[in-house]
Amino acid sequence: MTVEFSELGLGDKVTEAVAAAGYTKPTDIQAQAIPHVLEKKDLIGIAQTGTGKTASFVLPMLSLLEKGRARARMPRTLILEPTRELAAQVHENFEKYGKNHRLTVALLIGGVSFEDQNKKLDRGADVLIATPGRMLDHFERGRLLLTGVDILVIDEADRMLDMGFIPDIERICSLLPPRRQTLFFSATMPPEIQKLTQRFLRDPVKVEVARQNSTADTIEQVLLKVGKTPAEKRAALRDQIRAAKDLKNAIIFCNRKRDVATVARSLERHGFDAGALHGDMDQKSRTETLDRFRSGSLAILVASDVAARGLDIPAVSHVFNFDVPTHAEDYVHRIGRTGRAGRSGTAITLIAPGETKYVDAITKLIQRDIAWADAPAAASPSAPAGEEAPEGGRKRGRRTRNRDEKPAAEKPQPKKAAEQAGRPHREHPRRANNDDGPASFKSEGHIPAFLLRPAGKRA
DNA sequence: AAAAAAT
Repeated sequence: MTVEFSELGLGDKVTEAVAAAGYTKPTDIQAQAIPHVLEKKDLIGIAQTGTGKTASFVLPMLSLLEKGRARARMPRTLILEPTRELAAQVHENFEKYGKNHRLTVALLIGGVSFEDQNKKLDRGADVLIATPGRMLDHFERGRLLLTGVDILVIDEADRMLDMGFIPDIERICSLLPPRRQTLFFSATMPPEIQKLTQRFLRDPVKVEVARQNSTADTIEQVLLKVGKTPAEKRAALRDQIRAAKDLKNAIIFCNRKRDVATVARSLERHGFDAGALHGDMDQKSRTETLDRFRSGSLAILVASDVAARGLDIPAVSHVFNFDVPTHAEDYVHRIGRTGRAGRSGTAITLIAPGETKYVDAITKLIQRDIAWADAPAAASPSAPAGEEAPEGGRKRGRRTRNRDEKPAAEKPQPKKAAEQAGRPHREHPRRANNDDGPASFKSEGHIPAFLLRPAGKRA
């Protein structure tokens, strides 16, 4: 099938913007979905991000908006996204492909001030891109008139369901004109989702592209047995990062927000250029960290599953699962952040004792085995590194240190440790610049310079 | 079991 964008029936302005962005051939989902959307059909799209799903609704929506008539202060289209970052990403797509249009696009997400959003709404926005909570908030404040919306997009529906957004979605649907076009996207189609499509859509066309549960062949996947304690896992993680081949940048996924923060701080203290991303952080830091990672100025992103789905970060060379995802599908989403656009990628998953049942579920889902790796020499599972010495070291005794394990990193803290003695027990006693910091990683092995924290940022 | 999202 050699379809070109120019053959899909999109308007000239859109086609030109697509060409300017450097694309000539639509992806599978785009080629299949765009003609139906242009015919104003309701659509069920079964696809994940990374398949070009976003453009498959953004491009034809732009064309339809172009043909329709602007209505004073009445949005004509509404796109609902489960996370703020995804909403922001769709917003960027609208700006990119809509650069030849004169459309006002309002991004309505939480965590940021109402002021700018209100201004946009007052000027009259043609397109709303929103997370459900903030959108309803605006509505309840009487700032939104939804009776002019004739295209609704529900994106990542399965995730919306997971997140308990369905009541909000139902509420929003009840505020929209019943005669409208609805585009419904989901990566999976469990029965609950199917029921929703019957409620929200009229005579929909179904378009499906290859499920990516068959994880991309371009991703090398590896499992690694690690110790049970967080300290042991962090030590193993550092070893893996140091030993990784061709590591350009990495996302490290943790199951809990708490651990995201801990792992990021721990890596930073060991001299790595790492930043955290999870939903309890203020939106400014979230945006800032993600931007830095996207632009390449931050090498390592430690994240919760907020970053697992849909986020488009073009060139991630490595994904580390600090925790095994307990939902097998999340594994697919997480490692799908690497090996994109035909690039190669590596996904390394740490498996603690008792977690092999999750591995079984994953291999069953992706229908392939994942190789077990040998720990690199430095990763002796029973020897926690210096950072954790005050806690782990005492309990298990120094003798657990074996082989050529570097004593430097485990050396009792000469003075600071004594100062810590009176403090309440904390996992991370604050340490400024002792030999647990930048000095110690030299003895533990080489870290490429770009993975290190820029000099100005060191403590 | 946890994460995400309105405050």
